[in-house]
Amino acid sequence: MNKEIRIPIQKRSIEKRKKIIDTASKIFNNKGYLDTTTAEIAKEAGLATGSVYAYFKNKKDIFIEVLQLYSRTVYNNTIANLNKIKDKNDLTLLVDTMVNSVLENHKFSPRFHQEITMLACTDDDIREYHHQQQKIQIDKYLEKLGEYTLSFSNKKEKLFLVYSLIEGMCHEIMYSRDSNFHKDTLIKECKEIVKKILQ
Amino acid sequence: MNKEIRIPIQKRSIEKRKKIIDTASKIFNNKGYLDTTTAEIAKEAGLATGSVYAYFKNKKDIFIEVLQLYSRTVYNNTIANLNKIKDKNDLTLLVDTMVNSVLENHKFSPRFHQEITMLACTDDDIREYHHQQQKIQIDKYLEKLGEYTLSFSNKKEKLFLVYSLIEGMCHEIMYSRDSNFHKDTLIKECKEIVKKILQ
Amino acid sequence: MNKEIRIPIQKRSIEKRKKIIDTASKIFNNKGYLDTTTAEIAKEAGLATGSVYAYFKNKKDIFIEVLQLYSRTVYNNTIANLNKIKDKNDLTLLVDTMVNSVLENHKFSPRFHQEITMLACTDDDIREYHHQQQKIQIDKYLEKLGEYTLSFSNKKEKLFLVYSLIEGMCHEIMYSRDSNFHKDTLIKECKEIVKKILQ
Amino acid sequence: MNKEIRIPIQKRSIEKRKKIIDTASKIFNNKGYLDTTTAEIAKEAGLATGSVYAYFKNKKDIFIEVLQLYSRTVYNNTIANLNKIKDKNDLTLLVDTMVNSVLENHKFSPRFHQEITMLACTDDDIREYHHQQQKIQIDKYLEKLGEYTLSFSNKKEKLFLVYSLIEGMCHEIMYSRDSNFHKDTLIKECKEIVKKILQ
DNA sequence: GATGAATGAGTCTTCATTCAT
DNA sequence: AATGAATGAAGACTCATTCAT
Repeated sequence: MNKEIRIPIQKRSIEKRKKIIDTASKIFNNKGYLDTTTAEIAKEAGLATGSVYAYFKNKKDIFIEVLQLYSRTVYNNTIANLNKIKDKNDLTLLVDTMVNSVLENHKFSPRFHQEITMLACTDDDIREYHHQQQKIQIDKYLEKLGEYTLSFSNKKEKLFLVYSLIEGMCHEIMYSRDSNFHKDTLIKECKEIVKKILQ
Repeated sequence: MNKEIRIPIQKRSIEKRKKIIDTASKIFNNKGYLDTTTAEIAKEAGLATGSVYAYFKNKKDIFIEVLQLYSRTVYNNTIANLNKIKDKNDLTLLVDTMVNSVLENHKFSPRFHQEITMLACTDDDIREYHHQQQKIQIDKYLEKLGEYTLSFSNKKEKLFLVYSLIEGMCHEIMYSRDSNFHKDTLIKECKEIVKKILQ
Repeated sequence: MNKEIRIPIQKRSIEKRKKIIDTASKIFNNKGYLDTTTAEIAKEAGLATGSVYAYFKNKKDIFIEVLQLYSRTVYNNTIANLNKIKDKNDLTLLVDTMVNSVLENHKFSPRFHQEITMLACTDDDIREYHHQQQKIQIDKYLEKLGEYTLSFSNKKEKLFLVYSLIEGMCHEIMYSRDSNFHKDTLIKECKEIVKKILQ
Repeated sequence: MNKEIRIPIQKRSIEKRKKIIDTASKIFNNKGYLDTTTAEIAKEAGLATGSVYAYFKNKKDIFIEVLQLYSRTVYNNTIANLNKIKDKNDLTLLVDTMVNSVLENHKFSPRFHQEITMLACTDDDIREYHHQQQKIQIDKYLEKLGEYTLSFSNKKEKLFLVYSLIEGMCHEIMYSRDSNFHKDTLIKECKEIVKKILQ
């Protein structure tokens, strides 16, 4: 018998599913995927161990849902921040907003990005999903940036590089206890580079 | 008795230690640290399970040695490539060499970089070691770049950003089966950016 | 998540916990603590290996529970036997009862006393627990003996010596296949000495 | 091929064997039999791991030799102490000497007695050996006490009880960190009892 | 629908003993 | 005789997943 995963339709069911995802998200962020047990998620979410398996096929499935939530949140935050900008000619403001958004997102979910990297490495499904999400997001950014009076070439690739650069910088700032580098300088120089790329 | 780790002096012993490290390196690269068992490493290296523990304190210790080997190899390759350059004014050649070196290193150990990231997240010793290695390497690069007629400011931080950028790009190129991006363009643009940074 | 040990409330759960303790008690008695594996206890108790760890933190924890059971049983048996005595002036009867009680207890758990000695030597928790139990029991005996018309001095210390003496004697009688001594004489003389001490 | 255990005849060989026993004795006393590895004994004795097996069949064999050494030493010390006594009518002095001897012996090898108890429990050979040793020693004490003007009956059994009592008392004094009892009182009362027994 | 007790495969690590050199 | 590297069996403990109630 192929186990049937409940597709929640009723309100209570949907809320429970959401609760599991939220709880898992919190715990994954604190302790990482591997050190989190399904029993722990269930308990924290106020469910029995087995009940989790009514909503999700397995532990990895929960992670993927959390990953979805994370991606959407990060995306929405960034877009929201970009939307606040009125002057579409102020490149400095644009770059500030981009970098600050990523920093903010990392603060919101300090450990999750590493967990994704790790699992994407081990697991084909997660790598696939993550890759696909990245594409969606970059495309959306492209669309957003279309509103700006920027005329750089190879937009897609450059945007990816910008994304990489900012991520790498934020990573160093967030996760290195005793960084070898001067944080403010790192941020400042990073912004300078991004500006040069987008010009 | 604090378990004594055999310090190999004789040729055969040194070779055996090396064999373990090489084997572990290979398997870690294929299946990742967590999915590799010590028994597997031992068997593949042609030893009994227990023998591995004569040369290494524990599984993590093996990883750290592989990490050392990896770091040294990467470093040596890059320096060797840089040393081939005669014209210290040719920035394009310099950047080409840097990027190609990293690409080459990733080919040599496709998965290892991610494993480091993952374990650095879980384990304090490995984070510490990795961080320290990074510092050493960046410092050496700084020294090397001193030979060049470059006069950019905030050298340390910029170099880190260059390193981040190239790493991120190589990562995408190496590990994405169906990349969303055009590889050659990615490389080309990356090089352009690095050039701008170092100018 | 600090592993949660199931605190059994329902009848079936309590019975299962009890079953583990009883089984462990039996096997420890036959083969000793060190030669008993948790898998063995589980199997004999009709459970999976992992299930034991739902009720107990670890192997030592099981031992401590068995130790508790043992202590209580020994204590209760002895008190029950003493309670049967009506004539509080009959010292001979009192001493007979004490000695016979200990002999009886040793028959109930032939090997356990030695296991305690051994583990108390290696493990701080067990030494601590055992010591504390001993104190409790001696205190209870003191209280019990208060009902008797005995007026010996240094009651606590003498009682310990009585306890030591009887234990040593029982040990020889129970565990020596070919004793060097005449058993009945040993018992008789032991009783005489105890009488002299308590007078 | 039945492995041949070397029977050391040459001086150097005998010395080496002795060295192993002495070393093992020391380490067993510090860390207990189970926590001592043969490699440790070998190294501390200045031999190769395998060489130990030229002199002893196995680890247990070493323990038995240490046990022999221990028994002889204890016996000799006690006899030596008893021999110092000139007045064969002074029962108090005799008892003092006996008790002090045992205390002294326990101080000399604090942990070893417990190790014997433990191993006698697990291992038939050791139990057998220990039992036989005990018989020999009690017989020797009997012989020694024959010099005294004591005329108590059931000498063998009483002597065993005396032995048991003193051992139990010493054990409490030596191995209980926070004894429930007053040490001097324990010793004093113990001596009183022994006197009563021997009278 | 929910529960949570039960499962049992899986993994690191130790160490007495052997044996090739 | 001596060495010390190699062996490999053994055991405590974890946790994702299942299923009887």
